[in-house]
Amino acid sequence: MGSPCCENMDCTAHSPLYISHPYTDPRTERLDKTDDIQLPYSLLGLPERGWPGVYLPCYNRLDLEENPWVPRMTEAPASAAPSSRTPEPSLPSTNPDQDPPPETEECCLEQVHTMVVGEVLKDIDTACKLLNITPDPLDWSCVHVQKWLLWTEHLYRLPQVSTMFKELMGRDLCSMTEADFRQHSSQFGDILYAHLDIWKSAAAMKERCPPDDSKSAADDDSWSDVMCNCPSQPIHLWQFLRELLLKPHNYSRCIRWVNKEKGIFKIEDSAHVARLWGIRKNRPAMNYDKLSRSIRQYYKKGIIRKPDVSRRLVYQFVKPVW
DNA sequence: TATCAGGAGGATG
DNA sequence: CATCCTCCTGATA
Repeated sequence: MGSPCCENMDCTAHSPLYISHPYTDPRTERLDKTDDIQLPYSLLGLPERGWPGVYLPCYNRLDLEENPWVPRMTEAPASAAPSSRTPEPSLPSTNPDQDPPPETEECCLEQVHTMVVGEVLKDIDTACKLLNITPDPLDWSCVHVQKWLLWTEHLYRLPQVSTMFKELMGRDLCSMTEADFRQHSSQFGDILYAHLDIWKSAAAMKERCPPDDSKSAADDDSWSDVMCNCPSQPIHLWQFLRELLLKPHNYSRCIRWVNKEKGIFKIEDSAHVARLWGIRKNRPAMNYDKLSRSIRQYYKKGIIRKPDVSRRLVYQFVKPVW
Protein backbone atom coordinates (compact mmCIF):
# COMPACT_ATOMS: atom_id res chain seq x y z
CA MET A 1 0.00 0.00 0.00
CA GLY A 2 2.39 2.64 1.17
CA SER A 3 1.89 6.27 0.44
CA PRO A 4 -0.18 6.70 -2.66
CA CYS A 5 0.24 10.42 -2.63
CA CYS A 6 3.97 10.56 -2.87
CA GLU A 7 4.32 7.54 -5.00
CA ASN A 8 2.31 9.09 -7.70
CA MET A 9 2.89 12.73 -7.58
CA ASP A 10 5.31 15.38 -6.72
CA CYS A 11 3.78 16.25 -3.42
CA THR A 12 6.13 18.80 -2.09
CA ALA A 13 8.74 19.88 -4.50
CA HIS A 14 9.14 23.39 -5.68
CA SER A 15 6.14 24.88 -4.10
CA PRO A 16 6.65 27.56 -1.52
CA LEU A 17 2.90 27.70 -1.03
CA TYR A 18 1.93 24.57 0.64
CA ILE A 19 1.88 23.29 4.14
CA SER A 20 5.09 22.18 5.73
CA HIS A 21 5.46 18.59 6.70
CA PRO A 22 8.23 16.63 8.31
CA TYR A 23 11.30 16.11 6.25
CA THR A 24 11.21 13.01 4.14
CA ASP A 25 14.25 11.44 2.70
CA PRO A 26 14.10 12.07 -1.02
CA ARG A 27 16.15 8.98 -1.62
CA THR A 28 13.14 6.95 -0.70
CA GLU A 29 10.85 8.88 -2.92
CA ARG A 30 10.34 9.03 -6.60
CA LEU A 31 11.40 12.17 -8.31
CA ASP A 32 8.66 12.07 -10.84
CA LYS A 33 7.16 15.29 -11.96
CA THR A 34 3.49 14.77 -12.32
CA ASP A 35 1.94 17.93 -13.61
CA ASP A 36 -1.08 17.80 -11.45
CA ILE A 37 -1.95 21.42 -11.25
CA GLN A 38 -5.60 21.43 -10.43
CA LEU A 39 -6.70 23.50 -7.52
CA PRO A 40 -9.20 21.47 -5.51
CA TYR A 41 -10.07 24.06 -2.91
CA SER A 42 -13.02 22.11 -1.70
CA LEU A 43 -10.95 19.13 -0.70
CA LEU A 44 -10.21 20.53 2.70
CA GLY A 45 -13.62 21.93 3.12
CA LEU A 46 -12.40 25.37 2.26
CA PRO A 47 -14.51 27.68 0.18
CA GLU A 48 -13.47 28.18 -3.38
CA ARG A 49 -12.95 31.83 -2.69
CA GLY A 50 -13.09 34.20 0.17
CA TRP A 51 -11.88 31.97 2.97
CA PRO A 52 -10.63 34.46 5.49
CA GLY A 53 -6.98 34.43 4.76
CA VAL A 54 -5.52 32.28 2.10
CA TYR A 55 -6.11 29.52 -0.37
CA LEU A 56 -4.11 26.39 -0.82
CA PRO A 57 -3.41 25.93 -4.48
CA CYS A 58 -0.90 23.18 -4.10
CA TYR A 59 -1.99 21.11 -1.20
CA ASN A 60 -2.95 18.43 -3.59
CA ARG A 61 0.78 17.85 -3.51
CA LEU A 62 0.83 17.40 0.21
CA ASP A 63 2.15 14.27 1.63
CA LEU A 64 -1.04 13.46 3.39
CA GLU A 65 0.27 10.26 4.87
CA GLU A 66 3.21 11.92 6.51
CA ASN A 67 1.67 15.09 7.72
CA PRO A 68 0.30 14.38 11.15
CA TRP A 69 -2.48 16.89 11.03
CA VAL A 70 -3.49 17.10 7.43
CA PRO A 71 -5.62 13.96 7.53
CA ARG A 72 -7.85 15.69 10.03
CA MET A 73 -8.64 18.19 7.37
CA THR A 74 -9.05 15.77 4.55
CA GLU A 75 -11.35 13.50 6.40
CA ALA A 76 -13.74 16.16 7.48
CA PRO A 77 -15.08 17.08 4.06
CA ALA A 78 -15.14 13.49 2.97
CA SER A 79 -18.35 14.10 1.14
CA ALA A 80 -16.63 16.63 -1.08
CA ALA A 81 -13.65 14.40 -1.69
CA PRO A 82 -14.62 10.78 -1.49
CA SER A 83 -11.84 8.74 -0.02
CA SER A 84 -11.40 5.07 0.36
CA ARG A 85 -9.47 5.52 3.55
CA THR A 86 -11.08 4.80 6.86
CA PRO A 87 -11.48 7.90 8.95
CA GLU A 88 -9.80 7.86 12.29
CA PRO A 89 -12.31 7.51 15.10
CA SER A 90 -11.25 10.68 16.84
CA LEU A 91 -11.49 12.83 13.77
CA PRO A 92 -14.22 15.39 13.46
CA SER A 93 -16.92 14.62 10.99
CA THR A 94 -19.14 16.84 8.95
CA ASN A 95 -21.94 14.39 9.12
CA PRO A 96 -24.73 16.30 10.86
CA ASP A 97 -26.17 13.07 12.26
CA GLN A 98 -23.16 12.49 14.37
CA ASP A 99 -23.22 15.97 15.90
CA PRO A 100 -19.62 16.26 17.12
CA PRO A 101 -18.90 18.64 19.95
CA PRO A 102 -19.04 21.99 18.18
CA GLU A 103 -16.38 23.61 20.31
CA THR A 104 -13.92 20.86 19.53
CA GLU A 105 -14.52 21.15 15.84
CA GLU A 106 -14.32 24.91 15.89
CA CYS A 107 -11.23 24.80 18.00
CA CYS A 108 -9.64 22.31 15.68
CA LEU A 109 -10.52 24.32 12.61
CA GLU A 110 -9.24 27.43 14.27
CA GLN A 111 -5.93 25.76 15.02
CA VAL A 112 -5.68 24.41 11.53
CA HIS A 113 -6.52 27.78 10.10
CA THR A 114 -3.83 29.44 12.14
CA MET A 115 -1.27 26.87 11.16
CA VAL A 116 -2.13 27.00 7.50
CA VAL A 117 -2.05 30.77 7.40
CA GLY A 118 1.24 30.77 9.24
CA GLU A 119 2.79 28.32 6.85
CA VAL A 120 1.55 30.15 3.79
CA LEU A 121 2.89 33.43 5.09
CA LYS A 122 6.18 31.76 5.82
CA ASP A 123 6.37 30.34 2.35
CA ILE A 124 5.55 33.66 0.75
CA ASP A 125 8.25 35.17 2.87
CA THR A 126 10.70 32.61 1.60
CA ALA A 127 9.69 33.20 -1.98
CA CYS A 128 10.15 36.93 -1.48
CA LYS A 129 13.65 36.41 -0.20
CA LEU A 130 14.56 34.06 -2.96
CA LEU A 131 13.10 36.28 -5.64
CA ASN A 132 14.13 39.51 -4.03
CA ILE A 133 10.65 40.97 -4.31
CA THR A 134 8.27 42.51 -1.82
CA PRO A 135 5.34 40.45 -0.52
CA ASP A 136 2.73 42.91 -1.69
CA PRO A 137 2.01 42.48 -5.40
CA LEU A 138 0.80 46.07 -5.53
CA ASP A 139 4.37 47.23 -5.09
CA TRP A 140 5.82 45.16 -7.87
CA SER A 141 7.56 46.63 -10.88
CA CYS A 142 7.41 44.96 -14.29
CA VAL A 143 10.59 43.11 -13.44
CA HIS A 144 9.10 41.87 -10.18
CA VAL A 145 5.99 40.72 -12.00
CA GLN A 146 8.08 38.79 -14.48
CA LYS A 147 10.06 37.20 -11.66
CA TRP A 148 6.91 36.19 -9.88
CA LEU A 149 5.47 34.77 -13.10
CA LEU A 150 8.63 32.81 -13.82
CA TRP A 151 8.50 31.52 -10.29
CA THR A 152 4.88 30.52 -10.61
CA GLU A 153 5.59 28.82 -13.92
CA HIS A 154 8.24 26.90 -12.14
CA LEU A 155 6.04 26.01 -9.18
CA TYR A 156 3.22 24.64 -11.21
CA ARG A 157 5.38 23.48 -14.06
CA LEU A 158 3.51 25.61 -16.50
CA PRO A 159 4.71 26.28 -19.98
CA GLN A 160 5.98 29.78 -20.63
CA VAL A 161 3.20 32.06 -19.55
CA SER A 162 5.24 35.02 -18.39
CA THR A 163 5.57 36.24 -21.96
CA MET A 164 1.82 36.74 -22.07
CA PHE A 165 1.96 39.25 -19.25
CA LYS A 166 4.61 41.59 -20.51
CA GLU A 167 4.91 45.21 -19.46
CA LEU A 168 2.56 44.76 -16.51
CA MET A 169 3.18 46.38 -13.18
CA GLY A 170 2.05 44.76 -9.97
CA ARG A 171 -0.91 47.07 -9.66
CA ASP A 172 -1.97 46.23 -13.20
CA LEU A 173 -1.83 42.57 -12.33
CA CYS A 174 -3.82 43.10 -9.15
CA SER A 175 -6.57 44.96 -10.95
CA MET A 176 -7.07 42.11 -13.39
CA THR A 177 -10.06 39.85 -12.97
CA GLU A 178 -9.98 36.11 -13.38
CA ALA A 179 -11.46 36.61 -16.83
CA ASP A 180 -8.61 38.96 -17.68
CA PHE A 181 -6.14 36.32 -16.66
CA ARG A 182 -7.92 33.76 -18.77
CA GLN A 183 -7.74 36.15 -21.69
CA HIS A 184 -3.97 36.31 -21.34
CA SER A 185 -3.68 32.59 -20.88
CA SER A 186 -6.79 30.57 -21.52
CA GLN A 187 -5.24 27.42 -20.11
CA PHE A 188 -3.45 28.67 -17.02
CA GLY A 189 -4.97 32.05 -16.32
CA ASP A 190 -7.04 30.67 -13.50
CA ILE A 191 -4.02 29.15 -11.80
CA LEU A 192 -2.12 32.38 -12.01
CA TYR A 193 -5.12 34.28 -10.76
CA ALA A 194 -5.53 31.94 -7.80
CA HIS A 195 -1.86 32.09 -6.97
CA LEU A 196 -1.85 35.86 -7.12
CA ASP A 197 -4.94 35.87 -4.96
CA ILE A 198 -3.01 34.09 -2.24
CA TRP A 199 -0.33 36.71 -2.32
CA LYS A 200 -2.87 39.50 -2.29
CA SER A 201 -4.69 37.92 0.64
CA ALA A 202 -1.46 37.45 2.52
CA ALA A 203 -0.46 41.06 1.92
CA ALA A 204 -3.86 42.23 3.08
CA MET A 205 -3.55 40.08 6.19
CA LYS A 206 -0.15 41.44 7.00
CA GLU A 207 -1.51 44.92 6.69
CA ARG A 208 -4.36 44.15 9.07
CA CYS A 209 -2.23 42.39 11.65
CA PRO A 210 0.35 44.22 13.71
CA PRO A 211 3.90 43.02 13.03
CA ASP A 212 4.07 41.12 16.30
CA ASP A 213 1.20 38.87 15.34
CA SER A 214 3.09 37.50 12.43
CA LYS A 215 5.93 36.57 14.68
CA SER A 216 4.51 33.17 15.42
CA ALA A 217 4.58 32.49 11.74
CA ALA A 218 7.97 34.04 11.28
CA ASP A 219 11.10 32.13 10.61
CA ASP A 220 12.49 29.95 13.30
CA ASP A 221 16.00 30.42 12.04
CA SER A 222 17.99 33.45 12.95
CA TRP A 223 19.89 33.42 9.74
CA SER A 224 16.93 34.45 7.67
CA ASP A 225 16.82 37.66 9.62
CA VAL A 226 19.90 38.65 7.73
CA MET A 227 17.93 38.63 4.55
CA CYS A 228 14.66 39.77 5.96
CA ASN A 229 13.25 43.11 4.96
CA CYS A 230 16.17 43.84 2.70
CA PRO A 231 14.59 43.37 -0.69
CA SER A 232 17.29 45.29 -2.48
CA GLN A 233 20.11 43.44 -0.79
CA PRO A 234 22.17 41.43 -3.25
CA ILE A 235 22.28 37.81 -2.33
CA HIS A 236 25.33 35.59 -2.49
CA LEU A 237 25.13 32.18 -3.99
CA TRP A 238 26.10 30.48 -0.76
CA GLN A 239 23.34 32.38 1.04
CA PHE A 240 20.87 31.36 -1.60
CA LEU A 241 21.85 27.73 -1.32
CA ARG A 242 21.51 27.85 2.40
CA GLU A 243 18.12 29.48 2.14
CA LEU A 244 17.01 26.56 0.01
CA LEU A 245 18.53 24.11 2.44
CA LEU A 246 16.76 25.70 5.36
CA LYS A 247 13.41 25.06 3.68
CA PRO A 248 13.55 21.30 3.19
CA HIS A 249 9.80 21.05 3.00
CA ASN A 250 9.94 23.17 -0.11
CA TYR A 251 13.22 22.33 -1.75
CA SER A 252 14.45 18.97 -0.53
CA ARG A 253 13.68 17.56 -3.94
CA CYS A 254 16.38 19.71 -5.49
CA ILE A 255 18.86 20.28 -2.64
CA ARG A 256 19.12 18.69 0.78
CA TRP A 257 21.39 18.20 3.74
CA VAL A 258 23.51 15.08 3.78
CA ASN A 259 24.98 15.99 7.14
CA LYS A 260 23.64 19.21 8.50
CA GLU A 261 25.99 19.28 11.48
CA LYS A 262 28.98 19.20 9.15
CA GLY A 263 27.34 21.46 6.60
CA ILE A 264 27.43 18.81 3.91
CA PHE A 265 24.71 19.08 1.33
CA LYS A 266 23.80 17.48 -1.93
CA ILE A 267 22.33 19.06 -5.01
CA GLU A 268 19.73 16.54 -6.09
CA ASP A 269 18.50 18.36 -9.16
CA SER A 270 21.30 20.45 -10.55
CA ALA A 271 19.30 21.93 -13.41
CA HIS A 272 16.54 22.89 -11.04
CA VAL A 273 18.79 24.62 -8.56
CA ALA A 274 20.52 26.43 -11.40
CA ARG A 275 17.19 27.58 -12.73
CA LEU A 276 16.15 28.89 -9.33
CA TRP A 277 19.42 30.76 -9.06
CA GLY A 278 18.95 32.11 -12.57
CA ILE A 279 15.51 33.40 -11.69
CA ARG A 280 16.86 34.99 -8.55
CA LYS A 281 19.67 36.72 -10.39
CA ASN A 282 17.79 37.49 -13.56
CA ARG A 283 20.10 35.26 -15.51
CA PRO A 284 17.93 33.15 -17.77
CA ALA A 285 20.99 31.46 -19.24
CA MET A 286 22.14 30.15 -15.88
CA ASN A 287 22.94 26.48 -15.80
CA TYR A 288 24.65 24.10 -13.43
CA ASP A 289 27.95 24.45 -15.24
CA LYS A 290 28.06 28.13 -14.40
CA LEU A 291 26.57 27.73 -10.96
CA SER A 292 29.12 25.09 -10.04
CA ARG A 293 31.90 27.37 -11.30
CA SER A 294 30.65 29.98 -8.86
CA ILE A 295 30.57 27.41 -6.09
CA ARG A 296 34.17 26.49 -6.90
CA GLN A 297 35.15 30.13 -6.50
CA TYR A 298 34.24 29.60 -2.86
CA TYR A 299 36.95 26.99 -2.45
CA LYS A 300 39.65 29.64 -2.33
CA LYS A 301 37.59 31.85 -0.07
CA GLY A 302 36.98 29.07 2.40
CA ILE A 303 33.21 29.30 2.24
CA ILE A 304 32.40 26.03 0.52
CA ARG A 305 34.57 23.03 -0.23
CA LYS A 306 34.30 19.48 -1.36
CA PRO A 307 33.80 17.06 1.53
CA ASP A 308 36.67 14.77 2.49
CA VAL A 309 35.04 11.96 0.62
CA SER A 310 34.30 13.73 -2.64
CA ARG A 311 31.07 12.79 -4.31
CA ARG A 312 29.28 14.20 -7.29
CA LEU A 313 27.03 17.15 -6.52
CA VAL A 314 27.99 17.05 -2.86
CA TYR A 315 29.53 20.12 -1.24
CA GLN A 316 30.26 21.29 2.25
CA PHE A 317 30.01 24.63 3.97
CA VAL A 318 33.36 25.22 5.62
CA LYS A 319 31.94 27.04 8.60
CA PRO A 320 28.51 25.92 9.64
CA VAL A 321 26.77 28.85 11.31
CA TRP A 322 23.48 27.50 12.55
C1' DT B 1 27.31 12.28 -20.74
C1' DA B 2 27.40 14.80 -16.61
C1' DT B 3 30.27 16.52 -13.36
C1' DC B 4 34.52 18.57 -11.67
C1' DA B 5 38.60 21.74 -11.54
C1' DG B 6 40.34 25.91 -12.55
C1' DG B 7 42.11 29.76 -15.96
C1' DA B 8 40.70 33.82 -18.16
C1' DG B 9 38.17 37.94 -19.34
C1' DG B 10 34.18 40.68 -18.76
C1' DA B 11 29.95 42.76 -16.48
C1' DT B 12 28.01 44.75 -12.57
C1' DG B 13 27.20 47.30 -8.40
C1' DC C 1 37.26 46.01 -5.83
C1' DA C 2 34.43 41.85 -4.86
C1' DT C 3 31.46 38.89 -6.83
C1' DC C 4 29.60 36.53 -10.22
C1' DC C 5 28.82 35.29 -15.22
C1' DT C 6 30.49 33.26 -19.24
C1' DC C 7 33.40 30.54 -21.93
C1' DC C 8 36.94 27.57 -22.14
C1' DT C 9 40.16 23.17 -21.82
C1' DG C 10 41.00 19.04 -19.89
C1' DA C 11 40.19 15.33 -16.47
C1' DT C 12 37.23 11.94 -14.35
C1' DA C 13 33.33 8.80 -13.06
